[in-house]
Amino acid sequence: MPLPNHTIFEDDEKLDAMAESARDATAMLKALSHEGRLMILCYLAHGEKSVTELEDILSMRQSAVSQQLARLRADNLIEARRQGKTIFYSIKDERAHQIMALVYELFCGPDAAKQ
Amino acid sequence: MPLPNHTIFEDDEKLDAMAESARDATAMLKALSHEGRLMILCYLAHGEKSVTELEDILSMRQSAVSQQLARLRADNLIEARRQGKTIFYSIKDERAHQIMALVYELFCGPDAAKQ
DNA sequence: CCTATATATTCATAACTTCTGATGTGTTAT
DNA sequence: ATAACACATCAGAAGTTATGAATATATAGG
Repeated sequence: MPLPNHTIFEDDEKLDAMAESARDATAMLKALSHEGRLMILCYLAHGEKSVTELEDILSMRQSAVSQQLARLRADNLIEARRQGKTIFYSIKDERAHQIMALVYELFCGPDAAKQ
Repeated sequence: MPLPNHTIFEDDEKLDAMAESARDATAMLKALSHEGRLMILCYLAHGEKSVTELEDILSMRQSAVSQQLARLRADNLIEARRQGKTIFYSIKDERAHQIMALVYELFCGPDAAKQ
């Protein structure tokens, strides 16, 4: 599945496309570039979780979890569903989902090479 | 190629692996989370480039480019080769390469959905 | 209405990043 | 030896992001 280096992009014109999209792409990457947020998304990838659940699992303070969720919400990566007093979050952005799956494969998978 | 949401991770035990690797993973993601660095890597994905070339292409000041290269070097994502006065950089970390390829596909590819 | 619980927001502060301009280092040519 | 070039590093200012404590809102139950 890993492609040989020289065929990742098909031709040089595509670099322009990247330049145009670099802002969006880095916005997404920044959202994932935080240990807490990455773990939150990792758990949400398994299905809905409430704030309290995340709080417990990650042993983060309530306000910290809520703040990171607010950030991910602002970036449109997750969505909230209220049920009574508790609010359940889930992943909404398929791109985030795919990047996480790759990151998981590369850093936690069977041949997660520490290069 | 995109997997359905619920099969991205095979079982819950793997979450622990993620927790352990989250630090490494976020380090890598942070390295990519910068418009300039992402573009540098994008160009390097096509083959070696000198500092001056990058400077021109990206219209960044020399010291800024050099500093970002130093950072990527410190993170072991790229390597340098001197030839006379000029230094050529290239990508060294296959994981970075793969993440960039996916990011490219998601944000610049044919069906780069703006969700 | 009052209380408890779950979550969100605000604010101040601390910590980190990135940029610029200046200076330093290594290499080539004269 | 010196000048010119390519690149690296430093020091500080400016901007950004994270964190904790306190406070606010929303809901459910008595």
